[in-house]
Amino acid sequence: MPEISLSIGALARSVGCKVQTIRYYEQIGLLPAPARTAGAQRRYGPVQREKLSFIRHARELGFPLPAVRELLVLAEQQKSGCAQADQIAHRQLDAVNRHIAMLNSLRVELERMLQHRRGYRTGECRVIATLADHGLCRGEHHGQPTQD
Amino acid sequence: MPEISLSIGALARSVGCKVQTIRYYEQIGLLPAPARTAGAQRRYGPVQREKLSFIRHARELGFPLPAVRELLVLAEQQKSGCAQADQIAHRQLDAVNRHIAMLNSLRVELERMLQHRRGYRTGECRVIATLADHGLCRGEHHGQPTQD
DNA sequence: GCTTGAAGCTCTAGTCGCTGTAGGTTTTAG
DNA sequence: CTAAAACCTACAGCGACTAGAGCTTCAAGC
Repeated sequence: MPEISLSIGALARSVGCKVQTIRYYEQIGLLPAPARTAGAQRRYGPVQREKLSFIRHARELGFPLPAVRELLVLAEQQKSGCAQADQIAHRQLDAVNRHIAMLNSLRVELERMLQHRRGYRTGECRVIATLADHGLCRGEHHGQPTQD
Repeated sequence: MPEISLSIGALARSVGCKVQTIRYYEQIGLLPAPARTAGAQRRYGPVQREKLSFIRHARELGFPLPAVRELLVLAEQQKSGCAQADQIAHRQLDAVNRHIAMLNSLRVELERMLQHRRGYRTGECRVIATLADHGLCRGEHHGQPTQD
C-alpha cells in the first residue's frame, strides 16, 4: 500500500505531465472523474494512474486523441482488439513516415539555401532570393507541413 | 500588361493558397491592404502577388509566421539583412532537424511495437501492452512532439 | 488549535495558422 | 437583364493543450 491516493499534482509529477492536462483529459471525457475529498480536491488511485500513463505514452508516440480514445477502448475489452490496435498503430506509423519524408525535403532545401549564400558579391541574399523566387529551388516538392 | 489587377480568387489560384488565407494575412498585417473596386472587392497588383508568393514559399518551408514577418522586413530593406536572414534560416533548419530526429525515434518504437506482435498465443496485444507499460519500449527517448 | 504557504479549485481566454459557415452584395457572362 | 459565380464581413471552430484570475483547501510546523 504505497500509493493509496494521489493528489492531482502528485499524479502529474508521477507521469510527467501538467496538472492542467489531467483536468483537460477529464473534461473531454478521456479520463473518468476521480473521487474527491470533502473539500472537492481530486484524488486518484493506481488504476487511474495507469490509464493516464497509457494516454501519455500514446500521445508521446504522436497518436492523436481520437486514436488514443479508440486504443483505450480496445485495451479495456482486452480481447479481439489486437487487429484493430495494429491497424491504428500502422496508421500512425504511416503518418510519421509521411511527416519525416516531408521534413527531409524541407531540410534539403533549407540546406541548399544556406550553402549557396557565398555569392554575396552581388549584395543580394541567397536566403531571401530563394524565398522570393520559387524557381531557385528545385521546386518539385514541399507541400505544406501538416500537423501529425 | 498581362495582369493589371487580380481578384482575390485569381490571386489565390495563382499562388496556390486559399482565399481565406489571403484575407487572414491581411488581417494580421502580413500583407498590406490592397486597392478596392467601387463595390469594395480587393484588387491586387504584381507587387503584392510577389509578396504573397514569398510568404507562401517561406510557410511551405515551415517558417513560423513571426519568422516570415522578419524575413519580409529583411527582404524589403534589401541590404545588410543577409546575416540575419541566414540566422533565421539556420534556426528553422535546426528546428526541422530536431523534429526529424524525434520522429525517427517514434518510428523506431512504432515499428518495434508492430514487429513483435506475433506473440499473440497469449491473447494479449503487443501494441496495447507496449502503451500500457513504458518499460516495454527501450524508453530512453521520445519527448513529446512539438509543432514546428 | 492556529497560521501560513503551497497546492488545489473553476472558469475563461489564448496559442498557431488557418478553415469553414452564414448571410448578404458585387461582378460578369450570356 | 438575369442568374450564377465570386466576392464581402464577421465569427466560430480545429487540436491539444497552456496560462491566468480570483478564490478555497490542505498539510505541516509551532
